[in-house]
Amino acid sequence: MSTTLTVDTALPETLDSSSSVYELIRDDIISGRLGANERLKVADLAERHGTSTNPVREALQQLRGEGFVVMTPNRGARVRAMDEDFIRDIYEIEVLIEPALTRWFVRIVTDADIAVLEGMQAEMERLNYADPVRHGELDTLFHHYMYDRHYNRHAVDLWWKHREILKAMSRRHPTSLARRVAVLREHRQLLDDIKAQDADKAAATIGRHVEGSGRHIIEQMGAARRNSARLR
Amino acid sequence: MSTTLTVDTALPETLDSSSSVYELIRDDIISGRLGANERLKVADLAERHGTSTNPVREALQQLRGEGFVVMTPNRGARVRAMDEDFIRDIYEIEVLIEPALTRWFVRIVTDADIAVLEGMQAEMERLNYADPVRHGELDTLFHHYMYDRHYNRHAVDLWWKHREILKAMSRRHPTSLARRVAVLREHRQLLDDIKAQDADKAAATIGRHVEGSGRHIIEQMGAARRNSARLR
DNA sequence: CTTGCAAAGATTGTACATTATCTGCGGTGG
DNA sequence: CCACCGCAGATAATGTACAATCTTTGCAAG
Repeated sequence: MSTTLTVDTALPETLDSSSSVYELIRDDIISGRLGANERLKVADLAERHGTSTNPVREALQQLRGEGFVVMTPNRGARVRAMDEDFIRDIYEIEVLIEPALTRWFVRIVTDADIAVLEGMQAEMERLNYADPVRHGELDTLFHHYMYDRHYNRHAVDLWWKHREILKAMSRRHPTSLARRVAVLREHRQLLDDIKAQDADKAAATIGRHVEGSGRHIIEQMGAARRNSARLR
Repeated sequence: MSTTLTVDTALPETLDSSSSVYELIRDDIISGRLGANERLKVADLAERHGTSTNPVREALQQLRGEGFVVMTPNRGARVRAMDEDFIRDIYEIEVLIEPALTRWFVRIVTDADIAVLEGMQAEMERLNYADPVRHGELDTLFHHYMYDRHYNRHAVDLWWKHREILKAMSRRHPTSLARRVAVLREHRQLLDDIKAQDADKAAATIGRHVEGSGRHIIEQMGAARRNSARLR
């Protein structure tokens, strides 16, 4: 048998069945159902989610703290615009953080870890680009597995928060086949670097990988924007 | 005349005269008046700040979003512990971000900018280590001036948020004379690198600078902790 | 000493009052 | 006649009071 390891590593589920108001609004924002700079009225949201105003107000405050919502005194809340600039900002930070996290992973990796990652990689390759959604899940899972045990929880949390935004973005702007091919190639390269215990090379590889993904999403966003402008 | 430029660049003031409940609680947390893991009861805080419970609840939610407060359902809010590990996490991220911000600054710097930075440096040197508080202010101002115009607002906001925490920490654990000497030397080195238009060298210098400051604060925190443990 | 239950205490949700901002209309001056 | 100012009504955010629900705590019984 080849490396046909079944991956059961669960990602931390952000929205359970009985989602809170906070999670619902947050999802509406990052999924784009609530457009950029859209006004968020507490009364509307309260009615929309079948609750009173207080839970909504608290949810908005939390979202403000996380940067998803912008509030001005006595003038209410608006959705933080998730435009190309914002995504570029996020990716530029990830290009700095992910190599550092990867560098550490190379130092503590075990044979068992490599087997797990190989398993994910094998499943992605077995998909043969047929299921983009599963492809994206496995991509996230691959990175998550490497970073999850890192001692710098603040950095990992930051990575995860960024990743959730980017996941939502790539759901709206699907990943091209060419990009998915590149992802596989880069993960394979990364695995080789890890097995060779070459932390510097692995860091450089993941840097290019993140940079490539970022560039791709931004290109997709730009294309979509120009297209919608043409139709207007 | 020598470089006796008066620095009037204002830092964004975080707490104005009529501070909101949010700012008051936030200050109590990062200044240490509210200890690590301390329970935050809405009724207490409301009475303490002469308001009703709702503003307090919303402030706590915002602080939760920013990571200063940890909340568990039906069990209320607690202060996020700002221990040595947390500070180390922050510094490790800054070691990644600040060099990137600096690299960009080197590319866009003008003669006027250099004059301003020289002015700050001159004032720090003129202080001759007499006024630690002003020294810290100028240190922050120096970095702030370099990063303020950067296009990546997300990165700059992150830097600033981290900086505010670190400022509060170094207020509790004063900066040693040796460290202040090192800061001056490193800033001077950085100015030289900038003037030489050597972005790589400037990035490396600021990396060492941030790393050194981080190490110093953590050492101070450890010393204080061991000292208080001895007295107990 | 452990277990269970009841009362106290705290969080979460609802209803309402207050205060500020936005909107549309009419009047006034150029 | 048109532009601008100001004022009232509407609309929405902010603050207060209170009810409902969950957790904790202390005491008594087994």
